[in-house]
Amino acid sequence: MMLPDAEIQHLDNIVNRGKPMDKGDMLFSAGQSMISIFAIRTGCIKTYTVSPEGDEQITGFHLPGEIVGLDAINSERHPSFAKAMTTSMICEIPYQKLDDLTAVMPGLRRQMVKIMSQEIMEEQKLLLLLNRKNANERLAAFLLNLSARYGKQGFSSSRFNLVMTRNEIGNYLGLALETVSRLMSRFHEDGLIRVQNREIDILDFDALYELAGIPCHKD
Amino acid sequence: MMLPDAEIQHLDNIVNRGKPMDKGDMLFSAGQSMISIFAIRTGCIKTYTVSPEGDEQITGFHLPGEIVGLDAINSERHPSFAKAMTTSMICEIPYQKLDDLTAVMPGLRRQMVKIMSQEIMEEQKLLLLLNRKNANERLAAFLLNLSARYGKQGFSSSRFNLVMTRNEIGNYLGLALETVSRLMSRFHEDGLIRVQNREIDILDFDALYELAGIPCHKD
DNA sequence: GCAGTTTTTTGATGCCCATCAATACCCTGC
DNA sequence: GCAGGGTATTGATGGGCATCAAAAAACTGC
Repeated sequence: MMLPDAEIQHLDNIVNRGKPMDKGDMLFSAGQSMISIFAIRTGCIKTYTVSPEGDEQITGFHLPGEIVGLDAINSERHPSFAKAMTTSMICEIPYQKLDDLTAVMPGLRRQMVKIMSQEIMEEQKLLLLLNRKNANERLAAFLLNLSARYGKQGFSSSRFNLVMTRNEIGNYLGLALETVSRLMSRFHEDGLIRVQNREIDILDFDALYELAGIPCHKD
Repeated sequence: MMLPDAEIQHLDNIVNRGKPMDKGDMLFSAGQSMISIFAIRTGCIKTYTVSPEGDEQITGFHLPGEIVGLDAINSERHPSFAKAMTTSMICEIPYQKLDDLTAVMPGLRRQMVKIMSQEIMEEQKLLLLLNRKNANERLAAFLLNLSARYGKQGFSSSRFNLVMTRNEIGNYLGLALETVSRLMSRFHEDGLIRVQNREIDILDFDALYELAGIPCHKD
């Protein structure tokens, strides 16, 4: 997932670095014409769509290193919303310039395509999660996914703070917020996690993996 | 969605045109290294993943004009399976050559990125469907989606044959096959559709749109 | 620290849809 | 035409989770 230094230098010249955002600020809204895509440097961004009836469906919680706005390239107009869930630092990448660069930077071009391919793959996994798994399994998989992503960033993968509410977790996973709350309590009672408010300690990874339907390596 | 003639000519030179496939033939399987992506010329392809427990989750039914295999670019290995549901004609597009071409063909490059962006968007819509809609709404949306896609290919959008079984529809929509069957019957009784086996006539588009949660234009 | 708001927890109830079961239908090959 | 397997329909039952409800806890700004 690395680019040659020279290519990074090029890229650095076009990104509008250091756009600080407060909690609640919008990166973009559905319907806006797409000027840039955005790379998250710090913080957390949620993306969501709004159904015809007006209720929101969260499509992702995005952590540093991830890119949002890729769904807008097709129509050149954003189909979704992106909102900062915490204070965040965002790199704005003008799409026109990025596209020009991909012509002369094969590494960047392949990287772009890979990132999009990965996003397609991730969404397929989410599809499987939502279609075939019950509430337990969904929440377990969700916690493990967060854990792994925090870990990849050098943070603790066993202890972290949820940036999202129970309601937002439920919305994302297709569960009622009460169900999420109940399951958190249950996982706590069962010794799988320690949860106090938004603070999560994962105590038994193996059991969680088991629950999530990813049999742990040792069995 | 069109390319300049010159670019099409280039593309034509690399595609392995006219690969006929019988019902049940595999285009690729999960785990295989990704050599090519595939454009569907005629027929119907289903893509699916297999969960750790071994049951399949259908991720899409693909009609002519669509491209499958894009989820493999990231890891250069297919994460999913693709199987012909009917006799089909498939264009095999060697990915290495395609990538080379995108360097010198800006139109092709943008087209590729657009196609991937669209796929991301489509999967987000599916996410919304599965998370927020009940069985009625899912099936209505499914039928309308098929209808629109057939229509776009010049076939009738109000009368078509399902290439997939009730079981496959249910698998895709996260419903039991019995639920799909019951709802088909219900829609029939209610005069929304006429269904005889795999043959579908859509009688009342407005009502279906209403059900699917897409308010029809006239209200 | 306190009032007001948002978020979370926990309980009670009920409905949607999965599951089980049995029959009917369709299709293919001989 | 008939046998056999796959597919579809329809009914009965139950469970998982949504929904409603209310209270507790946490956070906010002043």
